[in-house]
Amino acid sequence: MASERRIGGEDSKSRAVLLDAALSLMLDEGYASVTSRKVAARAGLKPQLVHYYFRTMDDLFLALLRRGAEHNLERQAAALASDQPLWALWDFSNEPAGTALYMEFAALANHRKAIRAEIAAYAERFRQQQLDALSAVLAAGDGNGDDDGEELSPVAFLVLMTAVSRTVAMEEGLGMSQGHPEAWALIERRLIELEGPRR
Amino acid sequence: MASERRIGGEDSKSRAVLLDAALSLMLDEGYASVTSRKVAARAGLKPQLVHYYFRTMDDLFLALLRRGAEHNLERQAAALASDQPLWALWDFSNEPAGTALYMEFAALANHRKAIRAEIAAYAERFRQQQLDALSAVLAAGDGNGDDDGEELSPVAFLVLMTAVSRTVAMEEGLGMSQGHPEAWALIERRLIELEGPRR
DNA sequence: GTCTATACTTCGATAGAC
DNA sequence: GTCTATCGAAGTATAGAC
Repeated sequence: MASERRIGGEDSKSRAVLLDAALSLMLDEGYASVTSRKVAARAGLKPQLVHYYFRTMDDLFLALLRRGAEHNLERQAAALASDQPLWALWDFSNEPAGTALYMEFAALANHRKAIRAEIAAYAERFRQQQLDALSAVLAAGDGNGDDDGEELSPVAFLVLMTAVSRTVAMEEGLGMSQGHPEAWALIERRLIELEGPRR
Repeated sequence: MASERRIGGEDSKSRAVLLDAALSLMLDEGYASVTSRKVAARAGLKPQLVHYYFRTMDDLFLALLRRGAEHNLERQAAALASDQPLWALWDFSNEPAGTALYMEFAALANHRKAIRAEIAAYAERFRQQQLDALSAVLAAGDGNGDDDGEELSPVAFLVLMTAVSRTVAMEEGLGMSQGHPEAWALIERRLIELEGPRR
């Protein structure tokens, strides 16, 4: 009884349009505004199509998460493969839309248990990808100096980069700016030490 | 016509019970679960009472924000007045419930414009209170050393503390832990430099 | 100060025709 | 693949009795 329902194909154009609409709604008004009716309206389609392609709203959120995460894992990999991986990663982390989306999904995870596990798994993959690349960089360009290997481990620096870019993005969304340039400069000084000035 | 409606007094017991229910709902299930029906159910009262005391849900969120923020401004002030203000501030920032609540309100601000301004104003007050205390500490215990006055300004350190505690709390909520001890240790090393070991 | 009754809106979801 | 029609549940909010 449960599985007789039809479901739309993954390569349908309308399906993609619905996902795009959901994405922009989420960024503009937050996840709570991502309802079948509003998504359909923004997509120029009928609300029932949302359920045809995704069955439940949880399915829609999961599809949106997966599409975005996979895409961004590729983008992050490309950044980490550039000639200045850390600078590229820093720029990547500082995309405002990326942080905003992450925050929405993190808030969503609070009351959509089905989605929480998926977000956590992707977050681990992003961090692991970063860590692998950073270790490679440090292994290659090592022996250049002072005793700060103890002072700032690779993982700690990674957490710091993430923490600063997210916090700054968030606070700036609230109109705050105190201390941001200073914290920013702190990270970038370290980037210069590790990878030289930005080219 | 708009203002004839009655409204409940601020010192009513039911009002406080409703706010408590809203708070725990927000922490347990996220802001989207804070509806008049659910709040009333958790408080053991009728849904209509929510509207009697707060008129609109926006009013309820504002009341909740103000009550919590005022309370925590006092708690932060007390921490900053202790004999190890920075360590006390660090402990205060690392209360998991505080961070979780802040994140929920920040997400809420995304699509409740009336609330955004209020959150921003409070966030500025918290930061300013911290900054004043930190400046005092640095002015008092100065001249102790190296050239790192340029390396890590007071505001930058403040942003760093906030960023790390929030990010760690958030990621731990997702079950992540990689790099957290290292980032933590980084902050605490600095705290020791500034204020000596924790007593 | 609290309750009943109620209006109206939006939501998620399904059945079945085209 | 898309439409009409339709449900029942949940949401915000108000009026008025007690």
